[in-house]
Amino acid sequence: MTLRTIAEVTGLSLSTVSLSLRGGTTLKQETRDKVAEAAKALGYVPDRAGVRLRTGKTNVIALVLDGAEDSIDFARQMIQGIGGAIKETRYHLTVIPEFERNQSAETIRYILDNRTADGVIITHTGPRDARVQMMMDADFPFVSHGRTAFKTPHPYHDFHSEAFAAMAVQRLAGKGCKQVMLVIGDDSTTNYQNIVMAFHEAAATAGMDGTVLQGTKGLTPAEMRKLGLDLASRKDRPDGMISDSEMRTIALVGGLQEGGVVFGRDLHLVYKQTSGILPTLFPALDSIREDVFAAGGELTRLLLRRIEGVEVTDLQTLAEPQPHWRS
Amino acid sequence: MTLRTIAEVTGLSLSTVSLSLRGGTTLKQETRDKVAEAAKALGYVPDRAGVRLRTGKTNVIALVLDGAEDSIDFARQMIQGIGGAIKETRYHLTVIPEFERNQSAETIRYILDNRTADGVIITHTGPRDARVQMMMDADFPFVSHGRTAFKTPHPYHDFHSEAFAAMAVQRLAGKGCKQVMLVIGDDSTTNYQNIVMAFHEAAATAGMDGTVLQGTKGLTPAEMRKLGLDLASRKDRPDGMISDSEMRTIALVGGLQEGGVVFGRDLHLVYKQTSGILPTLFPALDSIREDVFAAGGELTRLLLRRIEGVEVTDLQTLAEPQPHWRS
DNA sequence: CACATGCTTTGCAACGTTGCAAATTCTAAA
DNA sequence: TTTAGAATTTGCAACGTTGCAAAGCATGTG
Repeated sequence: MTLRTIAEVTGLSLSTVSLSLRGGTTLKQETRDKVAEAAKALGYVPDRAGVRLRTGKTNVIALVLDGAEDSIDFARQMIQGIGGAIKETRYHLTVIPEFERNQSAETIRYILDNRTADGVIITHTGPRDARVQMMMDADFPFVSHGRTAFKTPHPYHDFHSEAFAAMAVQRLAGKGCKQVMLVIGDDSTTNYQNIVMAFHEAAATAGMDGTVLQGTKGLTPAEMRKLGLDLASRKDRPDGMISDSEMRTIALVGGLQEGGVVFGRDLHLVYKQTSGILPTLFPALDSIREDVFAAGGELTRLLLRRIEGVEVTDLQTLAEPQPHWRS
Repeated sequence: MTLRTIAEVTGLSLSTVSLSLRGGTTLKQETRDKVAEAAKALGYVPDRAGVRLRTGKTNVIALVLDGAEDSIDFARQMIQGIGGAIKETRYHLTVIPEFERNQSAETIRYILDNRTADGVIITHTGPRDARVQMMMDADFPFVSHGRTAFKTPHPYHDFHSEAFAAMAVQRLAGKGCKQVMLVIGDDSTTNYQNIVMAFHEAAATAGMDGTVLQGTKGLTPAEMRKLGLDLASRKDRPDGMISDSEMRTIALVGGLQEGGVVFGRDLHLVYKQTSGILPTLFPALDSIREDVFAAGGELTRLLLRRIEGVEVTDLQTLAEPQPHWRS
């Protein structure tokens, strides 16, 4: 089934058929109908290789998939979200798994050099993310899950981390907490900075003592659990905690509980949640949700609009945190 | 950077350069060296659209990603596994998220009709999987994560579910259990059948009373938790349980514990684990691991060999379950 | 009836690659 | 020095698509 087939069937020329299928307005309505009809009857779908060769358009968007496992089920939801948004479009999704963060520049370089996609979605964005820099320099369409510190604007969709931190602190304040601790992991992301900043600000505003538990980035779940256990027996243990990673939350809660801490009595916790697993697991704990599925969809819509040439400044959105307070 | 560039630089013809790059043995060694050198210097990479148009080869493999969330982190690990295996090859990975199982035939039909990939990986395979049937009929390269009941052989890589069930039952027998219950979900997969069968067999051999908890497929985590809670207070409650889904395990354990059940005393449990989260969460519980990352790699290797024309019967492998016994 | 005019349609080239048939160059025997 | 035969290289067409310049075709005007 090629254009030629349709041309033969309709008795029109290749050019006419091609033009018609792309909605050539100079064509007679009758002709356009005839072509459309034949195309439908034959189930014609343009050959991607032909289009790509001729136009340079790949009709592909690429997702650079970070290997982080902090957010449970992140990959699946992100991909499903993207999938939902490209359904009914002619775009395909290629996924490029990233094994090490420091290789990610190579990945982008490859895409840029070989024009292997029309646009890229990246996640776990850093304040001065090298990938963002590269793609901005090349004027290549992309969108980041996460903001950056660059002065030049670029498309992004981000979880409103500052709102998350503020919300969590206020919730803890409402529970009567005096001393709150923020447990946070990946310090290479902008997200990290935003949360820490907003946390301190909110804690100060609420008149609470706020500390940040640093250096949890490379910890294994077992080590994290141990950390929770140790924390349980410390006399200066905080009475409120905020955790932004599901993996860490699971381990931490496990350790704290093993150490005898009873949540809701000795300690209040608010964690960031993306997967639906933790609420099942800890039905009594407060959480704030980021909808990764929705994020995938939004990122895709932004990217497609960017590819179509929409102004960058119109392509920056934030997702509001969704609190799930228990009791 | 196209073949033409290299041709101009080396002073050779397009044909010669093309031939040389594909290792034409009729060429003079000197010529081949010259071309190889120029190609490297210029960083030449064949244009995918050109190759695809001319040869029909897409150099793409497609993963049909099932929406199931039973196995936590399944998607990420599978994709990373595939990614590891296609690294250093010229293959790209496109992911096609599946929203509803009954649409999956359409997905395959689309790939088949439009030759949008050179091979397909499917997961959550059923005994008479329509997708498998279609691809076999079309003689299209694919590999399934999971076996089928078809008489015609096809490439697959599968978790050895029978061994899993037997292993789990034996472990429970060793713990002195008399009455074992299998909690299992997705009854549309071959896996389901295999586990149930092997479970009954192993239970009979061990002289235990074995029951299967059916109909847990569509249950929400909350309902599953409730089920665990109810089970906890039943007088005919089993003293050994086997669970094959992480999501279900989490909910079930939560419910049982809430109902006062103490694992290791009132009840022994062996669950199937793929993600590393559950061991963190339940450090005292026995589990048996399926390495999804490795499965992704193996599936890919099988598929690539299939694409290269290797005999189907040489492309069927099983992964041995990895027991993680505690205490 | 010749001829602008505007409306439709079409031929051609090109995108980068490969495979084949044919051309060119080389080697060594006559 | 020829020349058969082998060794090496090359021109050409085709894969499916699109954009442009140009051609064809009615229609109405002088």
